[in-house]
Amino acid sequence: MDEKYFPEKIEEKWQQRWADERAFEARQDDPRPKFYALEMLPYPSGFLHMGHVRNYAIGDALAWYKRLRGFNVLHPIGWDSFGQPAEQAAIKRGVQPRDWTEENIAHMEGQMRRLGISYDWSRVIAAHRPDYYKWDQWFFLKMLEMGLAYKRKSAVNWCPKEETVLSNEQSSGGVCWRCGTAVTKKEIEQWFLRTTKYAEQLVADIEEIESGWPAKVIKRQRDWVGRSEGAYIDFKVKDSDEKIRVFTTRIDTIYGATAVVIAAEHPILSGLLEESGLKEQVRQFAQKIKTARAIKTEDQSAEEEKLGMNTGRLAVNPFNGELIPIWVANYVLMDYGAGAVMSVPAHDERDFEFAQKYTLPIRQVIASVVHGQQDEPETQAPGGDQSIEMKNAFTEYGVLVNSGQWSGKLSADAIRDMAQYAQEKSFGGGAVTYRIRDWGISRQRFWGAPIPVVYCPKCGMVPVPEKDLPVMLPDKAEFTGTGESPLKTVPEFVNTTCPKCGEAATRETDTMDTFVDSSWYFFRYCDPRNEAMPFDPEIAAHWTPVDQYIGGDSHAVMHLIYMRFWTKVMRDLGLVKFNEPVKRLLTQGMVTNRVEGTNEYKAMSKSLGNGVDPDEMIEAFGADATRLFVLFAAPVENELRWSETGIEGAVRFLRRVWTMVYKWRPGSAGILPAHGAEGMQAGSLRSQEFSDAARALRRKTHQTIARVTADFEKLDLNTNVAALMELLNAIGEFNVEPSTASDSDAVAVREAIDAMVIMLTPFSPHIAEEMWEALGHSDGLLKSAPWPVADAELAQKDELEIPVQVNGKLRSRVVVAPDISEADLRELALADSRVQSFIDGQKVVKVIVVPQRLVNVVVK
RNA sequence: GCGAAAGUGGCGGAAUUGGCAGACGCGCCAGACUUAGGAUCUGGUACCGAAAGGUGUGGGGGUUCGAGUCCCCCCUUUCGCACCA
Repeated sequence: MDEKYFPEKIEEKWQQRWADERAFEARQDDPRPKFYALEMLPYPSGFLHMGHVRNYAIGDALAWYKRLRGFNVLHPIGWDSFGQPAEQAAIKRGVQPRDWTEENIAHMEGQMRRLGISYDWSRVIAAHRPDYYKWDQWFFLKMLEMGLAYKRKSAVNWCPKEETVLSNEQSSGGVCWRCGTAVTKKEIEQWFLRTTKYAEQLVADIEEIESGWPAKVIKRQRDWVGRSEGAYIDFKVKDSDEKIRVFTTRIDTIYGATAVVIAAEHPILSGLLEESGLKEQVRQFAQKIKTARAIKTEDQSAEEEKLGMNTGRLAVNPFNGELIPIWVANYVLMDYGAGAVMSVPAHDERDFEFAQKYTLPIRQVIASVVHGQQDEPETQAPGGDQSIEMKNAFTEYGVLVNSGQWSGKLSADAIRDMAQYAQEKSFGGGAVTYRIRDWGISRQRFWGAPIPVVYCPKCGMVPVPEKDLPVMLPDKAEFTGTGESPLKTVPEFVNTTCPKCGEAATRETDTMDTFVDSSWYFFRYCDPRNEAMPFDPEIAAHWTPVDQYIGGDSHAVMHLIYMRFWTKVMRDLGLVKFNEPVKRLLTQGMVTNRVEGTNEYKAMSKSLGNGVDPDEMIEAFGADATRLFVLFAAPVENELRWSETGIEGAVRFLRRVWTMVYKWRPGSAGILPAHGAEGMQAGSLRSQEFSDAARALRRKTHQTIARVTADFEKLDLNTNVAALMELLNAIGEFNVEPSTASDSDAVAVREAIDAMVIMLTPFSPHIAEEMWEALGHSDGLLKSAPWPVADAELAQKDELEIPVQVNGKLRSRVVVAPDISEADLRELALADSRVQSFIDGQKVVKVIVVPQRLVNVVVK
């Protein structure tokens, strides 16, 4: 250990040492309890950014903490290495996606090693390598067998800028998740995975993870699946055998239905129009809506104006036999519920707005039950079936009125009873719908896992047999940028023979969505070189589920839904035995920086020019300080504002720690007893043998251990760093020089410094290793050092300073023994001269004594 | 528009969950050491006030001996959803 701290001198040394000793490789046969710490699979863009650094700093702090607590830690890393940027690089710069990707991975691995993240480098996986995507294909075949993968022609979400198909999740909000371009529709044959089959489980199993996941992610998961309980009701079409099925959550409002409204895409429409006098007019109108929907406007935030048209046909309300008009409108969506609704203007805001615009009747059938009254000021009590004046739809539950035999029932009862009635009369019944759609995984792209099926003129679609996997991606293709799969341009790939009949056949040229790769990768880490299976179920059972997952909340819907879905499929395949793959999830906040010339902080980005290069930070301040700052500057889930002076503060702290350790280190100039030296262990000395100052230092040491240990469990890393800074300050305030220190003083310092160094390891491991070695622990790396144990007795104060309030205002303090009786504390507080001066001349009404905490004297 | 979360010094943030508001750090101020300092060290730093003391956790009300913390209303910000029947 040198006198001065130069990070560049020690960081490389320890990184080399860790690599040489393969220090962080997890072993299956390790008998200690396991802990699986996982950060989200990174895309190999070429450069690490500060968001990565934050992600890995958090994950590594936890991995180190658990390691020091005696867990057998699995902390792996890999690459989400399929995807569009590689192809774009190919188009723009003529490099091959594979070369571009491998170069990026090599560079980023170097950056990760320079950060000193304690990964198990023996388990690295990469999605673009055949030994990985082979298993994507294997899973696809299994899902095909299970009926979970299927092909259909469908209007897909299409990004016109990137010329690619997007999943629903990727086009959330009507814009491309990557480039923000407005998404349009396009009809093509697509492969889907039946996520809808697991809709109920994706909601119900949330219960198992709710306590370990952030509430906002849980909410978004629920919302995305969009479970909705209600009923189907069939409305007969007058003068026809056809029925229109509608879905409603408010069957109790059905007597208020004044129209049936269907989506423009509804298949029944053209049949209805055959008998309608308004045939052409309505047909054109419906076409207009469909076109408008396909070319969504830029401004997605503006609510579209409701447009509708009467088809001229009538439907029969099965509850009361009433004839109501059938309309087509743009506000009814084909892909939700039944693609048709009963319009109840009095009790639904959308229907209300629609009815007002087209002057449809508005009939109240639900009345408020507030205070036992049946009417609200703005909703007059109904009389007959006339339209009434309402300013707004009344959408709350209430009591049914004007609803025949159902009048007088409460909404909740009516919803149950009317659905049952509909079922008995076979025109409907209770039903549950979900908002989630099947997952479209076809991509017309080169750089993805080929979908392993073959099209034979004779046999049709034939799955590639398992033994022929992987279907290898060719080395090269032509990148035309047309939106057609580049694989179509590779005859050696396309032309094959039918696995069934041996005749000439062609391959599927679509590749899989890259979210497939990231849906199960963390199981592969458990058994990364398995050649017979994606992973051995027994090995995976040892490590999974993931104990702590860490990543950005941009993946709160897509990746986490897919991953949960995939796990359930794997469970049904017998590969895993649980429903949910991740016990605890942490969504870290963004890293932002000031935008040049403004006072605004925005996410670091190339276009804004406010990015910070991790390599430059490592060079200027060291990996340890960079990591420490990132963890100290803000709570992990908050936004992190970059600050150059803040990172300087981190270096300053590390330097002070270094100086302190150097000053007290054993050895030539050393004073401290070597670790464990005879008679020099804290435990061998009685507490009376320590000076007051030494006891105070030991108290701080043990309080800090307790605090840091507790905060690690909550992942409150910023307060942990603060606690270590306080401990350092306390060691500094211990006003004894090494040359004059008594044995007991040295023991107290030794204890404090050892604890500080170990607890610093999760934040700044290189400097910790260097200091640990200098402290005489030549017996090995910190990874096998024991986390210090807090001694509650030593952490206990000798005396307490109890604040005394008069009428809730702090007036004085009394110093007392911790075990003082309530009565004595009360007497002492009342006798205090400052307290006396404040209660002088007034009557003491009450004295509240909170043991060990506070006294409040109430006077009048 | 709907929904959720959050508002604490100049800044990032603490506060054992109803009990001393502002830990720790950044910044700033003063001093020391220095040829020098954008290095290092020491001290100070919520606001008003000379002090005694008073005020203070977005604003207003309430519960309580006691409120940053609990309840009600309002304001602001951030995020999510966007016709989901």
